[in-house]
Parts: sequence; C-alpha cells; structure tokens
Amino acid sequence: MSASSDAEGPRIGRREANRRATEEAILNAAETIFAEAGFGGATMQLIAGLAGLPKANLHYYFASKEELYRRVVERIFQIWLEAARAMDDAPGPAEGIAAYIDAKMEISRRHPNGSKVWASEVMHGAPVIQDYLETTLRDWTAGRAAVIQGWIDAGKMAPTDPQHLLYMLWAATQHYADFGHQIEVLNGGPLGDADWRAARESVKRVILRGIGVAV
Amino acid sequence: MSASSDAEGPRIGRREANRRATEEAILNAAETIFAEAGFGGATMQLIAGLAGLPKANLHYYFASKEELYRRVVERIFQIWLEAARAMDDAPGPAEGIAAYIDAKMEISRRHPNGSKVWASEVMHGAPVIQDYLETTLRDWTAGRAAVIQGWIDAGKMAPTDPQHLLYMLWAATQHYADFGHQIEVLNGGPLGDADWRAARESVKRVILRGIGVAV
DNA sequence: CTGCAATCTGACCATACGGTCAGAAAAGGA
DNA sequence: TCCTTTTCTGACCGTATGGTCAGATTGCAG
Repeated sequence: MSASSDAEGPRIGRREANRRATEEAILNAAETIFAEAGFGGATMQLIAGLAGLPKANLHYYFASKEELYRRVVERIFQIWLEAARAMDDAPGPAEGIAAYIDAKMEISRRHPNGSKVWASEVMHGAPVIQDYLETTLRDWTAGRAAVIQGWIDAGKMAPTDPQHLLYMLWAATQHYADFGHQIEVLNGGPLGDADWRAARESVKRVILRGIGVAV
Repeated sequence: MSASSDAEGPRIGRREANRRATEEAILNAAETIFAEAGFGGATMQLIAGLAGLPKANLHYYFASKEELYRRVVERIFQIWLEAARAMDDAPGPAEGIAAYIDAKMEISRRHPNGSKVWASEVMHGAPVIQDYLETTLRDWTAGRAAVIQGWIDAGKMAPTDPQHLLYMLWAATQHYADFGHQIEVLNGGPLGDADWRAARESVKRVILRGIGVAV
C-alpha cells in the first residue's frame, strides 16, 4: 500500500482529492435525504449515516444544515441551466422545443431527487434561492420567451403565450420526477426504457402538435 | 345575550356546532402550515397559533400531528375527486377535457395549499395515502383512460397514450399551484383574473390542439 | 339549581435535534 | 524522525418539539 502509486493528476494531492470526494458524497447523501424527507424532516444524523460518516464530520465540511441545503440546491440549479442550453441554436420550435423536452425528461430520469428538492424549495417560498429566481431564472425565461415569440412572428408555430408554454414544458417534464412515486404506483412498477420513451414521445407529440408544429 | 336566540338548525346544538367550527379552523390552519413548511417543518405550535388556540387544545381534537396531517390530506383528496367528475358525461374530448382543465385550474387557484400538501405527500413517497393511490386513484385513472381510449377509437381525437395525457393534465394544471411562487416571481406579482384566464386558455389550447381537437 | 360530561388550558416531561469542542489520528514537509 | 496542519470523532450541550395531565371552565340534561 504505497502512498504514491496512483498519481493520476499533477496538481491534486491526496488531501485535496479526499476532500472533494467526501464533499461529493455528503452532497449526494444530502440530496437524497432532503428529497425523501424535506428540509424539516431531514436530519444531519440521517445524512451522515447515508454518507458513511459520523455526524460531527459533516459539520467539518459544512458549517450548518442550511449551508449544506443551499449547496445542494445550487448544484441542482447548475444542472438545470445546462439542460436549458438544449434549446439554444435551434432553427425553429420543432428542433428547439423537442430538444428541450428530451433534455428535461432525461434530467427527470437521472436526477429525480434533485428535481424534488427544487420543487420542495419553490413550494416553500424559495427561502434560499429567491435571488436566483429573480435574476438568473428571470433572465433566462425572458430570453427564451423572446425566442419563442420570434418563432411565432416568423410563422414557424401557432400563436401561443410563450410564458405559459414554458410553464407547461417545465410542468410536464418535471412531473415525471416530482410525482414519480405516484406514476410508479399507477404504472404497476418502476418505468423501464420503453415507458420512458413512451412518456417522452407523448409529451413531445402533444405539445409540438399543440403549438402547430408537424410531428 | 340570551343563549337560545339563534336556533338556526333543529339538530345541531351549540356544542356540536362549535366542535365542527373548531375542527374546520384547525384543519385550515394545518393545511396552510403544512403547505408552507412541509410536514417536518410544521410545528403544532405554529398551527395552533394560526388557528388561534392553545397548543394543548389541538391535541384534544387531533390525537397526534400524524393524524392531523392525515385528515388534511384526506380532505384534499375529496376535493380532487369532486373535480374529477367534471370529465364525466362529456360527449367527447373537446368538452370533457376542457371541463377537466377548467376544474383543475380552478382548484389550483382556490386551493393552492391543498395542492402543495398533496404534492409534498406524493414526493415523499406517499407515507399516508399509499392505499388511496393503489385503490381509488388507480381505479379512477383506469376508468378515465378507458374513456379516452374510447374517444380515440371513435376517431374523436388523435391517438395519444391516455395515461401520459392524464399525467400532462395533472402536471400542467397543478403546476400553477405547486410552483405558484416561482410563477409569481416571473410574472412580477400575483396573478390577476386576466392572468389566470390566459393561463387556462393557454393550457386548453395547446393540449386540445395537441390531441387533434379543433379549438 | 345541581350534577355530569364535554371542553379548554397552563405547566410540565422526555426526546431528538443542530451544533460545539477538546483531543485523537493522519498526512505532509523539513 | 519531528513538528505543524489538516482531518476526524465521541461526548456533550442548549433548545425546541410532540405529547401529557391535572385541574379549571363551560354547556346541557334532569
């Protein structure tokens, strides 16, 4: 068990690598617990247990429960923003909105806990991400609404309130994460590849046809 | 201040009337607090304060926090079921689905807290309403899916997976309650009559056109 | 009016939680 | 190797919470 055999990166020592891995593990555990129990129902003990650490060690990496929660929410917001780029550089709604639906459905499948934490945060009045809503999200939404309006003006899609269309896109896609439990019960079990494909195609078909884009 | 002047009903004495009024007040307060803080974040003290009662009195009417929460969720489920009847007895999707969207949008506007509690409950794995999901909701969903399939077979609407269509209806309408805070921020303030009408018409237009029904 | 049952409430209790801290253990540089 | 810094941890603390209870108060039947 020599101490210098791995040497993968030139910069990062074992200290730094361990630190990052531990922080990541804590954030993952926290995301799960916050999604399952909500902020109030989550306990540092539960998070520590899932991360495989003593509770006191959590407070070495994250000063407080609030800070840990904030970090979790911020991480989710980053993923959200990356998916939002799927809509960029599309020549029209047929490609842009289809790509956006695909990206958001993929997030609902891969990061259901993140989506749930985000939903919970917004439902409770966005106590920690209010500024994100008022700045980043607001700007992004306004920009996308303008693009959609441009498509309408160019006759590429039927007149539709861009703002409410965006809400419908968020709602339809995030529903598969936030209400995943209900869907699984009604489906008689977890969704498989075919189920997810059917869901994705259903959402795309209804919405694209709904805005007057041929499918 | 005589004690027998009101005498409105023949059956209900003052005792019973008071009891019902107090229970209602507690349930209303609990719905608000549970929606704002989640089950874990809600405290009996907060609920009691909002209801204008000492905390100990809550435990006279509801044995535990869990029972109070269960009663709140069950009450919401009843409202949900009543709205579901809007889809019944419709000759086709144009009327039935439009009426259902109208009914669900009205619930999102009138009972946003109830919708949030329901969403939170489902997101956390439906610990108290699992049996409702597996019985009442499952049966209702299967029945409605059959009706929709009948409309498709009769050529009244475009072929669309009925299950996923129902999910989209739930998602699009409940989004205005569950994510109401986010919508208000992006809207620059609370939604007025015109905003709600625009939202309702947008949802109906996209979905009805999306399933091949002329608007 | 009288007695009984229903209703109400302040004070109290055990528990669980977020957070702290002194000191042990480990890692890295000289 | 020795010393410093970082990392880790069991034990502990103050507080807030859900829940209890004895006793006061109130409505109602006889």
